[in-house]
Amino acid sequence: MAAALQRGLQAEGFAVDLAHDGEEGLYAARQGDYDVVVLDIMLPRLSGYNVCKQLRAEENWVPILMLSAKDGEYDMADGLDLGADDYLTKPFSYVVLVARLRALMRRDAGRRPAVLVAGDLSLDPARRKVEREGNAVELTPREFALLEYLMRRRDEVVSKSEILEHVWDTFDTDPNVVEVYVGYLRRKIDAPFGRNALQTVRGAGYRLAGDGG
Amino acid sequence: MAAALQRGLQAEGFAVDLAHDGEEGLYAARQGDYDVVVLDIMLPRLSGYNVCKQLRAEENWVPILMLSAKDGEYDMADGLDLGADDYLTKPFSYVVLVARLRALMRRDAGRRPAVLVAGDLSLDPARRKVEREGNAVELTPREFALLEYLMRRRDEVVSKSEILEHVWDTFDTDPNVVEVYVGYLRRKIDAPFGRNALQTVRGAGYRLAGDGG
DNA sequence: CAGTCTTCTCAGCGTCGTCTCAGCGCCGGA
DNA sequence: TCCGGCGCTGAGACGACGCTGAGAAGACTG
Repeated sequence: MAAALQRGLQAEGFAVDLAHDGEEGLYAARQGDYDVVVLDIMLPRLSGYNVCKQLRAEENWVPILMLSAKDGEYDMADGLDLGADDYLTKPFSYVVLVARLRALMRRDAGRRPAVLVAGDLSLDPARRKVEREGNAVELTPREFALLEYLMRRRDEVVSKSEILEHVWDTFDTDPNVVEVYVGYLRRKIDAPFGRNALQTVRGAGYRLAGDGG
Repeated sequence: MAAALQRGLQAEGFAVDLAHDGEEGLYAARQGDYDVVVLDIMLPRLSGYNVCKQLRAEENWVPILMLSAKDGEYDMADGLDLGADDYLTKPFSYVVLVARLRALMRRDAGRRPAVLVAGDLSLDPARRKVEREGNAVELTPREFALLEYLMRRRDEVVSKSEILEHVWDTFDTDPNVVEVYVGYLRRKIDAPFGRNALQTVRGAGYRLAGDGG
């Protein structure tokens, strides 16, 4: 059934990764930046319940749609209380499944506008373009990834280890590399415009000012 | 039925506002900062479909759970495509309704970590920002950690050894360092505003007044 | 294969935060 | 009223933190 779903969803234009048991699925959900997870309760090795529970315990809020053969209402309630965002009982209609997936993704898309903005600083992830005061700014891939991450978390203080984990995808690298790249970014998006969007919070990390500095 | 739901949800601890037709509901949803909206499709004056559509058109992303007497699957798909976050068909189980409301609210809460408040003093752990009377206050990491701990235990008397254990992560340090840092904090969040939130309880420890002093 | 761009390391330096210490004042008890 | 202990504070030493320029190594391009 999973393979059939994968084919159907791919035909609709979704990019689909398939995991064959709970542990594989958990691993994939941790790694990939998915728009939505479809999770069957009956899985080998690790049940869907536990995958969901584990992800939420790790503060991973990726939207989850649970599938189950059980149809008692308390099972549904349990699934939702574990942190699933929606629940479908087998046999389910394919049309409903797709509509709910779209709803889950749109919900997230509503919160994540296509172009990230902070004052007069804007970044378009799809087009890989950054502008300040309407002027295009050229960034290297690493600089771009760093700025994108900071802009997605604008106004929050982000620690160097969080940055290393999400932008460099490592955790035991010398944090100095972050300082170096923050320096590069400042010379490109702040200094030429006399601004101060990239703020240092000594002992805590960095914050990108939501108003662009 | 709406009144019955209101009583039931209030019994569960929710604060519930009730609107008797679509226009009234739309007006309320625009004004209030609701955690979630329960929306019946069949409403006098303005249908639930249109309320939902209108809210989304105004970029209002409050979570919406739709209720309907219709049970064709295409209706459900339509509702979700209009921007609702979930959909329930009458007759529905009360248990399921509550579980889904909780899921919708939890989802949103996960994205917005709590802000600690004590009177006109507020501390935002994620943004690492402290404000008094609306003025931003700059704190060093140690000062911030100390204030955060005291605010999490507002109105309690906290001993110096507890503070050392949780803020300094040691137990055999000279407690004088706590006195020093309480002094620093007072100069930043109390003295400039003529307040007294950080109270000394001689022989026992310190208490942060829940009303901000 | 040369030239350029990008990434990352390293060491030096200035600044800021942390903590210690000693003296003093205040509070409560006898 | 005197005394002892508790808490407060200013000064200062020390260390950690973050920034920067220089440059090496690797990747990409024509």
